[in-house]
Parts: sequence; C-alpha cells; structure tokens
Amino acid sequence: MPSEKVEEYLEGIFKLECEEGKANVTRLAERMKVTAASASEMLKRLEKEKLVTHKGDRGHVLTARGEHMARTLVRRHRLSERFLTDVLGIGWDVAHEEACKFEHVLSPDVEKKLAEMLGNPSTCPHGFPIPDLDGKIAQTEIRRLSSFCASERGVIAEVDEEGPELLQYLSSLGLIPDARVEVKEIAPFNGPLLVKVGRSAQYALGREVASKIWMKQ
Amino acid sequence: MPSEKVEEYLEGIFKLECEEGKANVTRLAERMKVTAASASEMLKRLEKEKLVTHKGDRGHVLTARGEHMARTLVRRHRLSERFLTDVLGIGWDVAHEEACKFEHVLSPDVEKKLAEMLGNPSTCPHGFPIPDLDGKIAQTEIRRLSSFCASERGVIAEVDEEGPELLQYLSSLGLIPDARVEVKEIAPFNGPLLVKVGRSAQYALGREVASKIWMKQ
DNA sequence: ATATTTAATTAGGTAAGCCTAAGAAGATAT
DNA sequence: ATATCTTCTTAGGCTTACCTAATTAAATAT
Ligand SMILES: [Mn+2]
Ligand SMILES: [Mn+2]
Ligand SMILES: [Mn+2]
Ligand SMILES: [Mn+2]
Repeated sequence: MPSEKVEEYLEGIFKLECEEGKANVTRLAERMKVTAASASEMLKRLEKEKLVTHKGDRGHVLTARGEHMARTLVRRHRLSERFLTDVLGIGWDVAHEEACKFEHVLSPDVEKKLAEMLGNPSTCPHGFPIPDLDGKIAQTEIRRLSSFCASERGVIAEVDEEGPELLQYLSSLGLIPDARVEVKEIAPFNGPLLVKVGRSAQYALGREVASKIWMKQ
Repeated sequence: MPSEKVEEYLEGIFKLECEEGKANVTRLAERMKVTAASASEMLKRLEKEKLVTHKGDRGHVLTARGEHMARTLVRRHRLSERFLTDVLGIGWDVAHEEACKFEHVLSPDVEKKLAEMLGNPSTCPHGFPIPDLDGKIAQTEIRRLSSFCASERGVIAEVDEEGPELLQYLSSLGLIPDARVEVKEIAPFNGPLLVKVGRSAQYALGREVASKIWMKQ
C-alpha cells in the first residue's frame, strides 16, 4: 500500500504533467512545499517502485500504473469536494484542503457508493472534470478569461485556484462555474478587465486573476 | 497537531480505561497490535506531551487533555460509521474499519456539519453512544445477553465486536441494535443460549458471542 | 526464601520523510 | 573559453514509529 505521502507526490506529478507536459525536481519541490533534495529522493524512490520513469529530455513522467493511481486520487478528491459542498454545505474555498485529506481514506467501495449517492457528478465545485472509474477525463474546449476581447461573453467552466482567500472573493462576485460573464472593456497597457457577471454590476478583474478563470462556449 | 498514530493510541487507552479502569503496557500493545516495547515507548512520549499520566497503582491514565482528544475521536468515529451505513449504505460489518480512517481527517467544522446532516444521532450502528461536543457520553443500564436467564427478554443495545465476520453473521440472524430478543432456554453446563429474535425462528448462541451482545430494558 | 513466570523498560537497529550543506552537471552569459 | 546561474544529486542528520533481544522489576509459586 502506498503511503499518503507517495499518493500526494503522484498527484503532484500528474498535475505538473497536465500543465507542463512533464515534472522536474524543482517544480515538484515547489508544489509539494519541500526542498529540491526531498523531491529528488522521492522521485528516486518512485522510480524504484515503477510508478515514475525518467524521461530522456530532462523530466520525469508517471508510468501507466502511477498515472492510474494519480487519476484515482483526483477522482476521489473531486468526489469528496462535491460531497463536502453539496451535502455538508462546506464552502468551496475550504473544500479543497478538506478533500485533500479525504481522498486518502476512501476505499474503492466507499468511493463507488459516494459517487452513486452524489449522482455520478461530472465536475467538482471548481468546475474541474471528475475522472471516471477508468480514469478517463472529459475534455472540453476552454479558454482563459484573460484571453477574451472586449464585448466577448461566455460561461465560467473552471476556477483554477486552491487558496481560500481568492475563492471567497470570487464567489462573493458571483464568479463561480456556470456563471455568465461578459467582458465590457479592457483597460489599456495590459490592464484589468471590466466584466459583468449575470445581470449584476461590473467588476474590474486583474489579469492574473482573470487567467485563473477558464471559460466555455 | 498529533499524528494519526498518537490519535489511535489515545483512542486505545481510552477504551482500555472504559473497560478496565486503566491501561497497562501489555494490554495496550495487544490492542494496537504492536510489541510491548513499542507501546512502552509511545506511553513515555504521551506522558512527555502531557496526554497521559502514570497512575500509582500500575497503570496509565489519560490527562484531561488526552481524554478530551480521545472522546472527540470516538465521536468522529461513530459519526463516520453512521454516515457510512445510513447515507452510503456500507455494511455495518466494514463500517468500523472504514470509520477508523475517516475519524482522523474530520475537521471541527466538517464534524459539526456531518452531525447536523445526520440529525445529531445518539448512537453508532453498533449501538454505542456518540459523545456530544463536550465529550459527554450518555450512560444507560445495560447487561450482557450471556447473563440472561431462561424466559428473560430484552432489546439489543450494543454489539461489542469489531471484526466483520461475526457482525455479518449476527445481522444475518437479525441480531442488531433494537432487535427484541427472548432467551427460550439455556443449555446446561455453561452451554449455549437458545434465543428467539423478533418473531422468527430460534437460534443457538455460544456464550462467548452472547457476552458481546449488550441488552437494555 | 528462592525460583519461576509475567510485565515493563532499555539498547540497538530499520525505514520513511523531511532537513541543510556541499558538490556535480547543464545551461547561459560575457 | 570562462564565469555564472540554475538544476539536480549526494552526504550526513533528525524525528516518528516500528522491531528484536536483553535486562530489570514485580508478582506468584514452591
Ligand atoms: Mn491531495
Ligand atoms: Mn476542485
Ligand atoms: Mn480509530
Ligand atoms: Mn460502532
């Protein structure tokens, strides 16, 4: 049985692979909040356990087995988030860190029953797709809000942020998955976006924040 | 933050105190499935951390702080069992070991929301009382079924067993909390009890099994 | 009182995960 | 070509939680 730490590393490597194609020591260490030395040691161990292989061009990638485990963890994480927000009424801003603990204690049977109870949801509260039992993740066409032009409109698909503060702020503006957003204006010199959420007032969003909001349609 | 291991030891010591008044190294080691050496070391550490004190008459007892932590864990364990059986439909025979993992990942907020969602239940699926937020445990008058005489009747309060096999067997006979049981006959020479559950057939129960069933009324 | 059994502790060791500090390898700049 | 970053690895240490084997302490039996 892999330890909770090993599981967290697999998840971290998987996310890095999704975002950057491969994982390197430095980026993994950052994500796991450990030193590069610690990340290097863990990668060596994961390679010995055939969960990771050393890709030629400077980087590490998960093996089939490692990737399957990672996808299972992502599924359990997002199902847990769904449960925490929908059933218990926990805020989406803290659901992530609570789910990060839950994901390691779900057995296959509990995972299955939980998914059924929730009606086999397809996304987590932040809009990310929930992998199916085989680990398959539904792909959709999405673009960053920061890439939008003035007068463009769309619907929020995903909010790519884990910290509670920003999530709390965004939900207070109604900027949550499935909200309709229209970009009214973009300030010059790479300035903030003026957006309208639903039929409420306009808000100015910094580019960094806007780049964490992924839009569909 | 206490580690999961420390939490499990606190729980083990608490149960021993309830059952035998105090915890000694040997009994604790048995319960935790470690050697006496390991249990001895852990007790030393818990004493250093002021979670346990060395009682004069051969034994260790929890401090107020240690006991409060233990009661919180028991509460989270039993709430988790309730959730697993009532909401997810997990069998009571495996709910215990699943809950043993859940109890360590519940934050105070999640614990509170979970208790509310469940309607603040007063007992776990095995009939044991759920401590309230202060750790207070409701006391009731209960007796072992094995102490019953022929023709005595009562209602099952608690089933004091953690292994899945016996629990599965007992529930197949309808021997679960709140079931009405009548002792029809007791075989001589400390023999088995012939019991009638509800209005179904009679079953012969060994004394060891009968002593794990606690009756009320 | 002495011997035996049981209970508890100590000594010494291992593995997982973390750290700092030092060194090696690669990439970039001058 | 040489110097300077950046990235990665190694060496050496620490803590937690476990182990076996040996020792000490306490209880029980003869
Ligand atoms: Mn996680
Ligand atoms: Mn999420
Ligand atoms: Mn437990
Ligand atoms: Mn129970």
